[in-house]
Amino acid sequence: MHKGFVLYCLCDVIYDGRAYSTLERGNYLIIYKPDGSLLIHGSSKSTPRNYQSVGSKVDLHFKNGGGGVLVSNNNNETITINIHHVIFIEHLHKWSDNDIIISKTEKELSEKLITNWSKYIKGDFVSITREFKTSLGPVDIVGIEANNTHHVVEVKRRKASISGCTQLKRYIDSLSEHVPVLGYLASPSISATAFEYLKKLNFTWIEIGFD
Amino acid sequence: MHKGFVLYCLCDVIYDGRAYSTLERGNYLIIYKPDGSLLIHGSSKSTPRNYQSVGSKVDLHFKNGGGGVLVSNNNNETITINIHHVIFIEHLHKWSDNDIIISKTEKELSEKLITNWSKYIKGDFVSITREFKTSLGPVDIVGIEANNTHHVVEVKRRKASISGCTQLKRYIDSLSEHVPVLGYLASPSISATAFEYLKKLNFTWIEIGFD
DNA sequence: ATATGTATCTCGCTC
DNA sequence: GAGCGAGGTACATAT
Repeated sequence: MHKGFVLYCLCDVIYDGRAYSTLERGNYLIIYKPDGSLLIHGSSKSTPRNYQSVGSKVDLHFKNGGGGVLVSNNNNETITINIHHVIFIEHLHKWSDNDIIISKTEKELSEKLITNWSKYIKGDFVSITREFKTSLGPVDIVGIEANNTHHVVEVKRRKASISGCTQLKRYIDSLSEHVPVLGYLASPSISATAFEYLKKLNFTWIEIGFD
Repeated sequence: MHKGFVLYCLCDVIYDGRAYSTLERGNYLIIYKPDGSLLIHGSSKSTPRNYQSVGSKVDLHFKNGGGGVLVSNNNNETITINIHHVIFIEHLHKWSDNDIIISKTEKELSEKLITNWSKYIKGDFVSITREFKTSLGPVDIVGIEANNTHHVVEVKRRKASISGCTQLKRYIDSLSEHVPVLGYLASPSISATAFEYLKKLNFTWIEIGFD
């Protein structure tokens, strides 16, 4: 199947793979993209009822009488759509493939923190590194002082929650075996419980946002 | 706007809200649902280029000459679609709103572990509780022995990674202040680094899957 | 409304 | 390909 299409039809759906699900007979909107993506949308919610990711193989087969079957296969994931009645099908010619250009990301926030480092963290720094590698994963930013103290910063672009503290603690645990460390969580805001936990761990919260 | 529709058109898109993004002029598929969901799909990937969640207010306005503007507003999130040329628009009548019925979820795995508890964990248990509350969030399962030892189990329905270990450690840290604890991570499989970290933390991996 | 975790997460990046 | 984390995550649930 070369071109994408959008199909509105009366159908029911069975999915089997990582999980198993059924969708009872009804009118659903089905979108197929040339890269193999398949989406089945109901009349509410922005996430599809069923879906298949890039790379799936689709076989659409119409029978005499208006019905048909669409089978999508991707590794061990299968979606079977029993089509009872086609309401419309439109093929999508010259469908564009551009990506959005986005800003206000976590990366931007990290860069802002590094650019204005001395405004947020005091010390005699020898280096400041983004995506600093540890044995338990990369840290957003690590600043190293002349006395080898590592200032470890986890950056969140949204309100920080308890899982952000946990993530920071993991990096600190990894590094503190070898070097002196200080921990920071940088975000526009932070939940009350996360802030309590952070204090308990002797880490510092840095307030930073997009102006 | 009462009914949903699917619109294929030449347009460009600007989003402003939590982040900011632009999508250059091209042919995109736009889906609008009666609950306010709005999706803008390009010809690849299963996720939309831009979207608006449930509850947004849409204003679609066509001009003489075939062009138009669609503006979607939701709290402080705005999508503006400049429509240069409509290729087709279809309104979706009697669009179904059923949910899928799903199985093979994490909840099912937890229930399987509880049902066959003695096959996985040895001890003289007084209680086994799902969604056991701690000060740092609920644990999937906690089994308590007569001697008050708490067996703390974090369940993952897929291959466990290092973040699952971190999550378990947080619960253990919370409970170990008050009671003796033992930690377990239960999943169908586990990554090598996660397994190493788990051993280091003196926790136990339980292999459990969907038959 | 806030907080927390799951997801058939998806996607991108690094090793 | 595996592993890890971001995401305008969305979504359900509990408080």
